[in-house]
Amino acid sequence: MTLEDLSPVTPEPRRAGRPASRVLTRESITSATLTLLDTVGYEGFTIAALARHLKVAPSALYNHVESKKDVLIWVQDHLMGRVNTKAFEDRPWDEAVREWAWSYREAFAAHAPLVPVIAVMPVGGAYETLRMYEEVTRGLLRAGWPRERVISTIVAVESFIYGSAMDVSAPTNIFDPGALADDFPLFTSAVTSNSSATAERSSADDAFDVGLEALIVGLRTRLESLRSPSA
Amino acid sequence: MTLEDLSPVTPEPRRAGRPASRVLTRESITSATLTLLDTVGYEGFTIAALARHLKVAPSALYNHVESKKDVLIWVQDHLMGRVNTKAFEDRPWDEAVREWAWSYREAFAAHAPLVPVIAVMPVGGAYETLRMYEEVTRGLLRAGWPRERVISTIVAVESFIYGSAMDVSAPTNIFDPGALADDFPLFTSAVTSNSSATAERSSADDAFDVGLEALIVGLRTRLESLRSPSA
DNA sequence: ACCTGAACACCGTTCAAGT
DNA sequence: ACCTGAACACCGTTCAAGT
Repeated sequence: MTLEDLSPVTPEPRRAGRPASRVLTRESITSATLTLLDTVGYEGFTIAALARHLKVAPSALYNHVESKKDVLIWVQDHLMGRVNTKAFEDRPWDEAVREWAWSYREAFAAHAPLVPVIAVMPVGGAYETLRMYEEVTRGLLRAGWPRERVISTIVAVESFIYGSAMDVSAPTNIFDPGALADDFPLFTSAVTSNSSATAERSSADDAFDVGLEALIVGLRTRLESLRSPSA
Repeated sequence: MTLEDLSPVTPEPRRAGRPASRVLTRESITSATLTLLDTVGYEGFTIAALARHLKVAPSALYNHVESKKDVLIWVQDHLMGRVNTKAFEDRPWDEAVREWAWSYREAFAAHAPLVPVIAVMPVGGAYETLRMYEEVTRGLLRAGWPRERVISTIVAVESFIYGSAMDVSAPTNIFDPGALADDFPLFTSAVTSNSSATAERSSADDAFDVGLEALIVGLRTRLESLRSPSA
């Protein structure tokens, strides 16, 4: 018995050729990516690092995805599963939109670099994404929204959510005018007042609340006028 | 006289060492980047390509910027100069917000990949950006918005604008459910109805209009309640 | 101070070879 | 079908040398 047998710090490396059972699946790749992103963030997310995490050669991943972007699409659809649509089942539509929007922003606040990807990604084949849209649509229709106005309403609120999700990861002092403060006095004093006004909650949460409530009020007005075209 | 003298297709390459007069400036780099982006897009925007455009070696750029990102920050601040804030000078605040928001989205619609950069970039030192915020702040204050509520109002509308700017570059058929259509019938029929409803203008313009008008209605309500705290 | 040219570390991706 | 390992084209960035 050799010393190596007692202390196998590095397990047997897999030899070339098709393994007896598949090593990678969509689930294992997605899950490893989430762990990796949590550890090293989006700038540290490389195919090499992901492969190391999964204990395979980098090229092995290309039997499952066509490009690195495909991995991000899987992650994105997975995160859509965390978006809460259940209030659309039995609550008033405005209350449901509020719950949906907060959970949607929450799901992607830690994944801001994904937002530009989601925003332009076709939903075809993305199961969780489509399931989410189906529930929102169901709720809006039940509340009396005209079928042909549902998509523009969803996109409007979604655009606000995407922008807000990116705003969450902005630095706290993003609006500090620095050396140019004297040139822009009104803005500078507004920034100072804002900091004291939002001492308790985060500034991003405050802006999200303001915008979401305004959107809901405005959409309520719109729904009323759509239902009584006489006005 | 040789043939080369008659047909100098490739001009004298600059030899190493500091040139008599500076070759690169912030303006020339920004301008060349805009041209380049217009030609090859963001995925074709590389330091090598930019250097080729400016007829310098790639390393020459690093005498002027610390990283590629710095170039994008220059472009971003430049584009802020295209945002129209003049209605804040003499028009009602809601009308001014409308004009501002449309021009803001327009300025960045062709630069969607810049949006995630702007959203988290500190404004300190960005002159055009600060100037824009100063004008918006001035208009909101003049209309009676409380100083400590100005920033959250701006951020709320801006988040919507950022999300909408990304939405502009989404493919037209982004919501096509594809093979999964039968599993999500309500959403599928909403998508179909939307296409016919927005036949004239683009679907993105329609959603932007819906969201912006809703936001303005909601913010108007908010301003009224802020000014009469009795209610 | 501000350019060139060579070099570096790393990246996503391809592909032949293997089972 | 699905791994490994070697190779490729390209990328942003650094740095010594030059004026």
